Amino acid sequence: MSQGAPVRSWSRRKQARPGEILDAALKVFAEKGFAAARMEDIAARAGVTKGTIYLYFPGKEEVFKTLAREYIGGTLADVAKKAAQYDGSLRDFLTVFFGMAGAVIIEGERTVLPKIIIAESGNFPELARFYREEVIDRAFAVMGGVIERAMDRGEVRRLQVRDVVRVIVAPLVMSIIWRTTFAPFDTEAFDYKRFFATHIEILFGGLAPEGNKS
Amino acid sequence: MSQGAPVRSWSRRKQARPGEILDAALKVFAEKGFAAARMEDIAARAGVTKGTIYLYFPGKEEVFKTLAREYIGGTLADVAKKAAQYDGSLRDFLTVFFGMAGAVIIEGERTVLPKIIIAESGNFPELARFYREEVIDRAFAVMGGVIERAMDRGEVRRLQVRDVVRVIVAPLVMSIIWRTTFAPFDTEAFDYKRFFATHIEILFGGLAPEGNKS
Amino acid sequence: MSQGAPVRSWSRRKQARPGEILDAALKVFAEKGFAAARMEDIAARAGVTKGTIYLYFPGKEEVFKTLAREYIGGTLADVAKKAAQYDGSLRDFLTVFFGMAGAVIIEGERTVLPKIIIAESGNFPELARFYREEVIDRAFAVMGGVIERAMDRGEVRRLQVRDVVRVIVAPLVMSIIWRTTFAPFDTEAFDYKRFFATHIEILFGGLAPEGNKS
Amino acid sequence: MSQGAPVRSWSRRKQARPGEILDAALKVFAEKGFAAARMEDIAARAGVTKGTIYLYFPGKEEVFKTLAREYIGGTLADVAKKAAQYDGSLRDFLTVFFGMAGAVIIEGERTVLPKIIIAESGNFPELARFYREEVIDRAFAVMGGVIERAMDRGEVRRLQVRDVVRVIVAPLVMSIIWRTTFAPFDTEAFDYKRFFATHIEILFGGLAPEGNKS
DNA sequence: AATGAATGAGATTTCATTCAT
DNA sequence: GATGAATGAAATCTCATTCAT
Repeated sequence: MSQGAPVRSWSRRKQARPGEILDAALKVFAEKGFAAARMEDIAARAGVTKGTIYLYFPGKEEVFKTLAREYIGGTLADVAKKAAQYDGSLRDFLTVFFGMAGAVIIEGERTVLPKIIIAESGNFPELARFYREEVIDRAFAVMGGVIERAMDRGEVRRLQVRDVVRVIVAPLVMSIIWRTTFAPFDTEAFDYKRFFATHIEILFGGLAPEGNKS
Repeated sequence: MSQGAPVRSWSRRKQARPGEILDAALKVFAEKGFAAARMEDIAARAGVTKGTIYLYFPGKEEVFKTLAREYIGGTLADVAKKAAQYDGSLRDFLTVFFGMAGAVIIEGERTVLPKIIIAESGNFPELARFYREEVIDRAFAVMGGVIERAMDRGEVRRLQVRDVVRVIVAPLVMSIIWRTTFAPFDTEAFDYKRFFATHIEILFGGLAPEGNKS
Repeated sequence: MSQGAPVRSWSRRKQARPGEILDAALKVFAEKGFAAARMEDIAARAGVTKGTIYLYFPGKEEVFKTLAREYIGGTLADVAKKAAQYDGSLRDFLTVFFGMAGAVIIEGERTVLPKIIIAESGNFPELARFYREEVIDRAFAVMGGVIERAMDRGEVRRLQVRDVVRVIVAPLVMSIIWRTTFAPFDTEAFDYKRFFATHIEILFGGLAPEGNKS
Repeated sequence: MSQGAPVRSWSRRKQARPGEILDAALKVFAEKGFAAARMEDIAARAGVTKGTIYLYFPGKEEVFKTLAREYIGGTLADVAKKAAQYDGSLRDFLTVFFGMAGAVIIEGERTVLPKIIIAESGNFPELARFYREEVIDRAFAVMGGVIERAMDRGEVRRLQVRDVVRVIVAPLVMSIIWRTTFAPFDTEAFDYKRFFATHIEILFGGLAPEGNKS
């Protein structure tokens, strides 16, 4: 504080505020949806008052949109880059992939965004489109590339790549929904890691017992 | 009321009204969510005026809850009963099951309810619980029974039943989400039937090429 | 009620409402200006509640604009038509004209509109322009025509018509301002009629005593 | 100020601040009215920030009132003194008077105050009263004195002095209104000097052609 | 002396709900 | 049974004012 930089303390605060507000908004929107979320709730959770939000955002809708846009880039770009360069086996790739995904879901903070997009797609179609194009289509393309290389390599058999991607990803989607919607009513904690392990097991071995492949 | 009195035609109308309102409400809630749905929208879509809704329901919340409760029983009970008695092969069962599911998704009318539950689980946790207990847990139990019998029969290998159910069901959940959220932005129509076929193929054969089972 | 016309009473009310609201708004806007006028004030004066205004107008600004547009046409069109056809002496014309104007000012209801336009010209320049073009320019043109004919006839001497119109009209403008701004503080009522008579006397006789014309 | 003491520049600045703020406020109030004028606008135009205004004035209302009171004294007192002592002809007096008035109107800076008073008379009746008593009544009294002496002298004929004052002043009032409200929409600049010349001409000669005095 | 981030009272606007017709 | 004009609580948003820096 008393070091060289003559940064006044409210100046540091000003830098941090938008982020604090977005963090608070993420939670409130995830909980109530866009329409039922009150600016006052968001403010309170961010530790400020209504008015303060308007110093940083022109209105509720822009808070929401900023949130949806902002929270995407970070996580995804890195993953995509690594995946695109990956050249090990598909099974190893998926093991690592679902390992990371499981951690994210268990932690639970960031999984609310997809839920928000799903819930508000009717009210903000442009956001759904944005998410679809910037996140989903890209992720599917990267995953599709990994699979295609596995097919070329002979690691897995040739099937419609588009469908295979979805079959692989579906349990992840389902887990996100589960976590944000039904998990609160679980009597015993659901074991996402074991679930993903079973998924991979079935993916690569099928359900049929050894030697009985249909 | 239950007497022999001659039923006049507007009386039949009266009987039909609540259903018409619920049909309208389903669409509006699916599109906008609970909070953003206006009673006037629902009324307009049902071909009546705002006031009329209050003749049949005490308020917006009750319309929503009735909707959520009402639309569940019908479809499911029958399916569950048939499934419980089913004793053919799992593969045949799933083929029929996903055939029906595909038809429902393509038609698209009834798939909005899960979306509503997901979107509003924060505002109506009791509904999410109800749906979870009455629909999901039951459906999972029925499906689990079918699988367990297949395991007993030696048709499929022994794995955690709970996880297997979810792996099987996940593409269905994903398709429902897709249909209600992202399908409007599809450049070419997504082929749900082929997707489900690929899913079953992978389930029973795995991804690995013949003879390479890991 | 039981007469021929099946007009339900709230139906009659609905017809009358917009007018009642505009009447109320005229008074409140004249008193407080646009920004300081509260929708609740307008509603209260119209004998309704805030919400009702929004059944008839999309918002405060539209109430204001409707008011400004609506209240103009009626009075002016008739006067203009008569004036354009008038072919008596200018002096008689002005005597009648200021007689009517005096009555309007004393009554005081309609003089608030010009004041509103003046006060809000900064916030609603498009209204000031509208008023200028539709009211003032037209009125000046009509008056200019009457004067020109009087010059042609030799009743009055040739001077810049544009300026003469303004000299003639100025005391009227001043009276309107006076009435809406300073009259409340008059210790004795100002006699607009005598003022206008003096004005006409000076117009036609000049200030100089008989025989001393400069 | 005119002393020998070395005046540091920020000290001079401090003295100047209230004046700079009032200058800025005058323009903003004239443009938007009291209620719609934002402290931030005034601050920005004065080249300071909101907070600074509160170092010199207790609040918005006081800025407004100070403005209204302050800007009156200066100009008027001098004029009044000169006019009271004036003993030339009325015509010469008015020629000089309107010459100065024309310059003030064309320059346009100071004419906004009357407009402000008119616009806000409803919200600040005490200001309207103050203006009426301190400015208008005094000005009318001075002008009335000049006219009365002209009547005594036989320069002009005997008419109600009160009305004559208003007839004389009306074109000035009108020009002030015009300038602040409608002039922005002029296609060609209005010539206030010629207008005033025509006014004086009519005042002293009447409208009637030579020898036809009615 | 000056700043500008933060506050919160108060305005506009929306819409579920009521009720006279 | 149905209507739709009217209500008023509750939300969003604005901006005069405060105060730590």
